[in-house]
Amino acid sequence: MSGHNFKSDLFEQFARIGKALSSGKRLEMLEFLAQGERSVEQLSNLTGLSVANTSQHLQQLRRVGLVTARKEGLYVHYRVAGDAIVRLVATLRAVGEEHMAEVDRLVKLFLDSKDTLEPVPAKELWQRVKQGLVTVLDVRPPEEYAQGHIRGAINVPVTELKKRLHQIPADQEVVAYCRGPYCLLAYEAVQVLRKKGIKARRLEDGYPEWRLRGLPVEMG
Amino acid sequence: MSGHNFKSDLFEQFARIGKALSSGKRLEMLEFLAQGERSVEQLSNLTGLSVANTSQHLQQLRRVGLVTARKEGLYVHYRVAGDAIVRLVATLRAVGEEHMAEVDRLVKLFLDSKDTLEPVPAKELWQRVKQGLVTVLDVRPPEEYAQGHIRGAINVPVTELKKRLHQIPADQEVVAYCRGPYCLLAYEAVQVLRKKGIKARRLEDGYPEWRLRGLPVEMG
DNA sequence: TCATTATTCAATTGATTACTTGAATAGTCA
DNA sequence: TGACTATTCAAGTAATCAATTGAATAATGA
Repeated sequence: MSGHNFKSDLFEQFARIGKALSSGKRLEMLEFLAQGERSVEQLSNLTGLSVANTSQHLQQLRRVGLVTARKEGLYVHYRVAGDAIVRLVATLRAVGEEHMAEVDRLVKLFLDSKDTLEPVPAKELWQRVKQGLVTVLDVRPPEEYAQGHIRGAINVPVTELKKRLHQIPADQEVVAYCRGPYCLLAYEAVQVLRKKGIKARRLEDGYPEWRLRGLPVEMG
Repeated sequence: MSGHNFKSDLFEQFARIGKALSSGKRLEMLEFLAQGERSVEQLSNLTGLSVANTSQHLQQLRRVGLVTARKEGLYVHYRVAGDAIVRLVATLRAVGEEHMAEVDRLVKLFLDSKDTLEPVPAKELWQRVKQGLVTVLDVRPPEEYAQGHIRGAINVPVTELKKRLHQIPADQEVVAYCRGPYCLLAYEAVQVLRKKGIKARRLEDGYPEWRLRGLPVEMG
């Protein structure tokens, strides 16, 4: 047993995953991909990176098995390779929130609202959905909604919210959600809704976390 | 709300943690620190790195809040900053096992024994400990045992196992454990014990994972 | 006080990294 | 077939990183 080499070889492998997670852009990509699959060009638009650069980042993620690619016609669709990866990124966020002063500073600076908007925990939301007490509002783009959303949620992208307010039942509370705890779409939606006099809160975190908890989802 | 900058700033912060995890040496250090606190010199010996280099790696971990330092006399003792970090590293390992072919190859190559040594799951072990059916053997160095071990475990470092076989009850099964799923000490211990005709298996993973599950531990 | 020890700092080396640019590949559609 | 498109590849630049070396700090004990 040349045990010492085994262990360091193995840890060197795990370190490759760390390296893949060592870029903010790649973490952003993983958040988008956690919503469903996306082509290189779509991700390039979402992240604001050049197509070539986006492609290279995706290949780094693919080399360590975090994402897989599927070619269909001209397009290559990338997706996260499994739930374990979404869980890993969530754990990374949790550690950052708990232990990095700079994260705390940023969150307090931008999401002071985090206090005032009273996020709804996932379990509480599902209780109230089952009782028909609440409208669940998915404010992500329709491509993401189509690939999976909270069961019973209606989709009104935040960009169209003002025009489509009539689609939202005015008689009960609305809970908005989007991609995750640091996606701002749900924050904006809540603000818009409240200005119109609709009682609104946001889900504590986003669709991927909901799904990971095993709560009910639906597609299409 | 200059939301776009907020999100990329935040993800850039999380990426710093990824970067801290992007070195095999640092992951190894975190595994050692998950057993309890250690001085720079001790870690330098354990990892085989120079003291200066060890110090710099530790500072990288500290800068992102993964470890904390405590000065006592001449020595600086480092420790992991919280359970969330141990959980993060465990999740990283899980993703590696699940998605990296190279990890699979290494594990199959070196731990073929993984099949033959029939690891005991933590819950099963605790059931049998409560019934007094099994001897739990901690084969880590005594400094680590002293800082926390499975309740009721006896400590015989694997290096002294052959000399101290008489301390191990011969009439019941022994379950050995060490630092974690890829620590080889428990494997060696099981081999030694079996050669002496003692029925032995190893715990599926190590002390930090046991503690994280909320199973009973004791110190001193 | 001085010698000793554990740790950190600073400067240097060579190796990676992110991103850009422009060309190459592979699939589609007329 | 040829024009077009999405993606990938290859080469180059500037920036960042790991590890080594030797000096600097800070705490101890004679």
